Amino acid sequence: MESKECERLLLAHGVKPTANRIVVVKALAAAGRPLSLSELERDILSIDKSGVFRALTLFRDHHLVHAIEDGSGGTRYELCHSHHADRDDDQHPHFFCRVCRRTYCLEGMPLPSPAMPDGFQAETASFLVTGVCPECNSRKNNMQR
Amino acid sequence: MESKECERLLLAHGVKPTANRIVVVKALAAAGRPLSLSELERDILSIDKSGVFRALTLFRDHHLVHAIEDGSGGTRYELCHSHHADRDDDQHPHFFCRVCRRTYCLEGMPLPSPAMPDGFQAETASFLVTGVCPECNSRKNNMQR
DNA sequence: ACAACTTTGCAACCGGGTTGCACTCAGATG
DNA sequence: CATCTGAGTGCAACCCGGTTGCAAAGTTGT
Repeated sequence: MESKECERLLLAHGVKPTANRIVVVKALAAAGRPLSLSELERDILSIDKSGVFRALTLFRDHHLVHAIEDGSGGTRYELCHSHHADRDDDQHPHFFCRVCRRTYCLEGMPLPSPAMPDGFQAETASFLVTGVCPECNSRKNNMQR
Repeated sequence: MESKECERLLLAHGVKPTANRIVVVKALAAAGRPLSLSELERDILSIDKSGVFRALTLFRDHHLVHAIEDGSGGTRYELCHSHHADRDDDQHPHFFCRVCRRTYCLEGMPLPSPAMPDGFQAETASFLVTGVCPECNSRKNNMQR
């Protein structure tokens, strides 16, 4: 994503587009999949850990990214694809590969929303499938041969 | 749960029933809902944190408990209700109350298992709904009146 | 009773996440 | 343009859940 484009995205969510924030958004967009704080630290060597963290929390408050748990105790951040700046309407399931420890978005798949038992008031839901991703699967198959 | 019963449960899963382990199982059974390590520490003052932790990891290896993420970065442990000692066949959705920060099991509800995109090999899945539990809901309503 | 192995408590460690503080910088104001 | 002010930032320190090394204590078999 272009810097200009990132800037526009930030403004659309009511976030002042500083140099650092643009870099963080660009890194998230470039990855195309949810990244952990430490992955971002590794990718963006120009910004301190706390800077990345503060950008992410700010983004989260402004519904520009959402945070998901990756199934192994860590948290990952991904750009919202929502076009509503005030709501998370692009919830989708995720897939965590236990081999390469990457997280994928299963965009096509709808998030199931079963009926709740009496009194339970649902607000958000997360659906995480764990297994082996196509890449690691084929690598494994190659090794067997 | 009786001590004797806990002991039998441990044996059924191939775990030597030491005094500590029985206490941990009993605490989990008494709670009836997934507990965090720190909740267990609080409940069981007779055992050191590391002791509880080692019991839990051992249990997990023997499919006596499973670990779930609670939606806020923490991990919780619950007794498997499975009757197969070698498999997790009692997967069910969970509900995390953002007010009292407790985790509930939605036993009645089946875990959705949608078809995976090509190449993704699913092994386990977790489904977590976040919101407000019946208890906190009625408390809130009372305050409004 | 002894040796060999397991379990446990303690203390230290680790890494992700978070915060306090002082410095820097951009924009507003005179 | 000089100055003031608040937002943004880097650094270092901190917090806390989780994890490990190690030596003491307990268990088991002979």
